[in-house]
Amino acid sequence: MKVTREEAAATRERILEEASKLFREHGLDGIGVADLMKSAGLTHGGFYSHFASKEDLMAQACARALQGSVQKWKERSLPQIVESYLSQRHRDNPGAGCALASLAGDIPRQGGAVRRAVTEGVRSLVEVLAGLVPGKSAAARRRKALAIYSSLVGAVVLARSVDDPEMSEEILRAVAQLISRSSDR
Amino acid sequence: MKVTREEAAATRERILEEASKLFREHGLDGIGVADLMKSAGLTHGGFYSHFASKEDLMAQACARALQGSVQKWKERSLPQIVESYLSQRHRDNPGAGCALASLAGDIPRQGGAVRRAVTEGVRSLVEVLAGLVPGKSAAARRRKALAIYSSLVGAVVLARSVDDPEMSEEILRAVAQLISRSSDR
DNA sequence: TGTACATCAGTGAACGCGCGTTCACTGATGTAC
DNA sequence: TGTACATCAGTGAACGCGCGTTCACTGATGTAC
Repeated sequence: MKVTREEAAATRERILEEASKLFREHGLDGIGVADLMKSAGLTHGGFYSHFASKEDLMAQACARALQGSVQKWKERSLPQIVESYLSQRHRDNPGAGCALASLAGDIPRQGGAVRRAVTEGVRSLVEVLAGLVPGKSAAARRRKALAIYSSLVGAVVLARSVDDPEMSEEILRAVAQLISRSSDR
Repeated sequence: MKVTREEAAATRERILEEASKLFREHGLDGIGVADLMKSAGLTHGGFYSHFASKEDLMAQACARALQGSVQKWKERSLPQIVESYLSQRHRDNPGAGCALASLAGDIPRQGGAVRRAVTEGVRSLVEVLAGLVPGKSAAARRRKALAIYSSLVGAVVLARSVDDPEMSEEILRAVAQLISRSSDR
């Protein structure tokens, strides 16, 4: 049964949105095309009317997730970004969080399309951060932005890997302190 | 055909050693039991004479990989650790490197045994680091160690995710600078 | 505006493939006498 | 020390399962007249 063009476009959006959430929750290889489509209220066969392959969807979903982060960051100050990034809420909800922190392990092993999308996303995120960080020169601000973003990603990755809730919190707090110290000078 | 006890023990070691390398290279789900056994010069059927399941091997291989890092770090100074961790050599050879940096994405989604092994490994690594970092109190040194380790992991994760070699290097250098600045005071 | 036909989003069965695990078997090792 | 038997590391076929992808089909939508 055919649907209107608007419905088809909305379906595509729904798949992309679900994928961007579910990939972050379960990993790029942790969720299949059939489950993805089911989450969007469809059967798996129709997937290829919207995307060329699972890898195509991966790349687009990564781009989408990172664009979401960029948008959020553009409306916030550095301390607000750091606080929410290092929050327990972010740690415990990878599906709504930073794609780098949740897909960290998968991305380096992925093909060109995914890598390219991620690289562009990181570039944008770092640019936004560099605009918020104090520093004498543009180069110094960019360096700081890169270092801060690395620390943020590492902190959440570690906090999610560790079994002990106390140590997990300790990691988030330690990095928050390192960043607040290093950014005000 | 049965083999001597020493040979069997050596085989087990060989599987574990190969697994610890190959898991880091391909991810926990990126390499199968059959390929793992083939790398150790065996057929897949014999796997279960040595390990209860693939998950059992995962946990033991993670523990093994992290113990290797602990040993290395014990013989080095903080600047040496930071330099080698943030080197292109480390970035380009995940199989011989830090398990956290390469398995970051997989670990949070793994079962209890793997999580427990990783938590113990991180605990040991942080303890070693805390002994090398300058700081007034033990608590301050531990905080610094946690923050530094997070930055290191994040930097390598990002540097491996990004497609652009220039940006990848930039990330490693920016974090090296952040750490050297923050640790000497 | 009304009719006939082409289009194509979505369905659900089927495909080939690789995976973790099981199993009957082999034959040298280790043990009991 | 020599012999008979149990053990068990390692082999390779087979299993059930889930995956990404393909395909014939459906039927409402969009288009040409």
